[in-house]
Amino acid sequence: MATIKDIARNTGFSVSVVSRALNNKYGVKDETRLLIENAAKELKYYPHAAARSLVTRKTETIGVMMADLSQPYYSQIIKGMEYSASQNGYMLLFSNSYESLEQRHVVQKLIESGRVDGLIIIGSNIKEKNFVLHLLEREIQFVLVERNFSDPRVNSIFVDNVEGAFRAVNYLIEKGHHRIAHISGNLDFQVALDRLEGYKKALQTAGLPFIEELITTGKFIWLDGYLAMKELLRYQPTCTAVFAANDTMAYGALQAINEAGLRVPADIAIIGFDDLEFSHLTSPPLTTIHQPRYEMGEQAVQILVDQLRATEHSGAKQCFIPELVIRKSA
Amino acid sequence: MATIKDIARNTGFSVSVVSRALNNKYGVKDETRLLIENAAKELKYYPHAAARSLVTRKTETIGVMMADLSQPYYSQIIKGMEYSASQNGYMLLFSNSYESLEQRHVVQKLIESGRVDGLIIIGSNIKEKNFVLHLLEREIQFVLVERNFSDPRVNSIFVDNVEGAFRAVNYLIEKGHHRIAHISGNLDFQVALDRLEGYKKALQTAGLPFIEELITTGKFIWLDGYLAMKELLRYQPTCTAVFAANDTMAYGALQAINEAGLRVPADIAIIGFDDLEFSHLTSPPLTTIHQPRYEMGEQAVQILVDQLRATEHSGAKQCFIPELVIRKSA
DNA sequence: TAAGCTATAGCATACGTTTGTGATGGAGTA
DNA sequence: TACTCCATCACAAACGTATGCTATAGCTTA
Repeated sequence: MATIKDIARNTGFSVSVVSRALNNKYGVKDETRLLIENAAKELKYYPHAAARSLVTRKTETIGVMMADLSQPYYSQIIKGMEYSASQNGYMLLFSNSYESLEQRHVVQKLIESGRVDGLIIIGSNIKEKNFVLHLLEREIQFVLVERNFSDPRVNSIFVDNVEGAFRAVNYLIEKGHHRIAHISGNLDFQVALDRLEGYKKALQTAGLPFIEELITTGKFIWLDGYLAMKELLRYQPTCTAVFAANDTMAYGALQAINEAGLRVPADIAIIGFDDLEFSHLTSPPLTTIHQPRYEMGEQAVQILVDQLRATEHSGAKQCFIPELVIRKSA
Repeated sequence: MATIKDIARNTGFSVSVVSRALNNKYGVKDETRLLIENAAKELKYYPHAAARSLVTRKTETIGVMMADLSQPYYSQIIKGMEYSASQNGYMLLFSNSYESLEQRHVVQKLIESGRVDGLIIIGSNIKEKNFVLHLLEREIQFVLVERNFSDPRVNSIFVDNVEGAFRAVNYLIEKGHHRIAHISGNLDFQVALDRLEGYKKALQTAGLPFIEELITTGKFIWLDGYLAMKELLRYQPTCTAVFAANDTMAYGALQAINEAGLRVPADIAIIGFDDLEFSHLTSPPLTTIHQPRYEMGEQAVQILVDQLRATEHSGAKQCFIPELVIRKSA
């Protein structure tokens, strides 16, 4: 592999001139710059990333920490990050097995060893407030995705879950439903609490009563949606509509309704949350709340890159408003 | 951040001793090694990756090139790679926007700049044989996933698609079906050709005739499965079973069958290929051919790591046998 | 006791790049 | 002519680590 030294030898200039020429710095004649660029092309020269980052203290790489890279929910976020990263000349380094390792261990591996310039942390499963404070204290650049962290110094990107849930339930109310059930998510998570709150708010705004029995709780997984729906169907008089806290549970509910011999949306309408790719494909196609996941990924990288390039750092908060996607299930 | 020099100063030893101590090399007394290790812990020392890789010429990082990281099909492969990588002390660097860039451009960015030690290339969309030969010529370490490349020097990991298709169709035959349709994939791809071949082979083995009209072709996407099924339903007498070349098209076919007022599997049985996560969730749950994607990802990393550590390089071929997963659609 | 050996530690160099500073020449000005 | 000034380039140090070679001390052996 050709180094900058080879170019220097070939062109007769010194190493420093070559470096400045290739980096478009001042102090090198246009003619020699051209000569050097040609020689670089000729020799198929590519700057050695490690050598460069050793002196510049930059890696042009962003570390991404997330619980489970394989969940379909994250795919669009990743795509958005990839796009924005490549636009900005950055690469993405995904943390290995974030689940099994201590968070701090991952941070060490990525940050302390100088492999990445900053961090994007995705997922509300990051419960420990201390961890975030630890990052702040160490002056590590990072942005939180899918989580609103109140400290003004931290960058966070999230969706207005209250508003999303409100829109979902409000749509059902507009369609004439009075008895609307809610399959909520794990209430240890802010996401679930917010969506429950939006649900309540919509009922209240419409002057409908909040009925305790119409609330069941799952852990965002298919089986819980299925079981929750079965339970709801036992309760009489039953609901005419269901708002599930995410699409995956909505799929489960759909299945339970089908098995009960009822039809969607004729007998029971259902709305999910997330707008997964598969939600087109359920029968009937699922009406749901769309989260702009691609844009969230894009923004996460953009904010981080801006911050890495800036001199002073101010926490940026970006709140997206989720939108109702009307399909056939409600 | 503490460097090796700080440890040297603190302990009174020279830099070289510290380096050797921390890397468990010979020639340092146990007592001083302990002293040094303690000092390292005290100072929260982490070796600077760039500095190290500048001299060792290793990055402990593997580059991953794939068409679209967000396709659900790939998620398990990624998970498998992640696991194996972390077990081996390697990290994964995903190539940015592989779609939009020239392959060679990506390789340059990853390999020539010394960011990664080797490459994993996933997806059969990599048509250019020349590209692979180019990698060989440059003596770049890589492994192909989802593709069998005949050259004995290249590592490749793939599934026996002929066998998988054979098993699927054979199962349908065992169930008493005689008129079995096939929704094939894009025949420019080896995968599609192989699955078609397996289909034919099963018919032949059972002594059933090959009926041209029962073959339709799609491009592995939902809509094509849907349209293909509509077309198949127009043909009379119609089929009693369908083997789709992948799950996504099977989903489409499922939808078309539903819309036609027919039932699965009572009126028409259907089998897919891939065993995507969602295939549990269709109604009825999709019988399909399982590809050991997680294991394939694991193996890809393992083979590459072995090769990176070895001195001589021999191409490894690993063929997985896909298995039938019986659910409710056939 | 002297020579030789071994274990341990230090010295110096190298990896490839960036960048501050100094040197050189020619053009411009008085 | 003599001076300044600027454009262009070279020199050298630095980033943090690994490693071949050398030096030293203590020990063994003859």
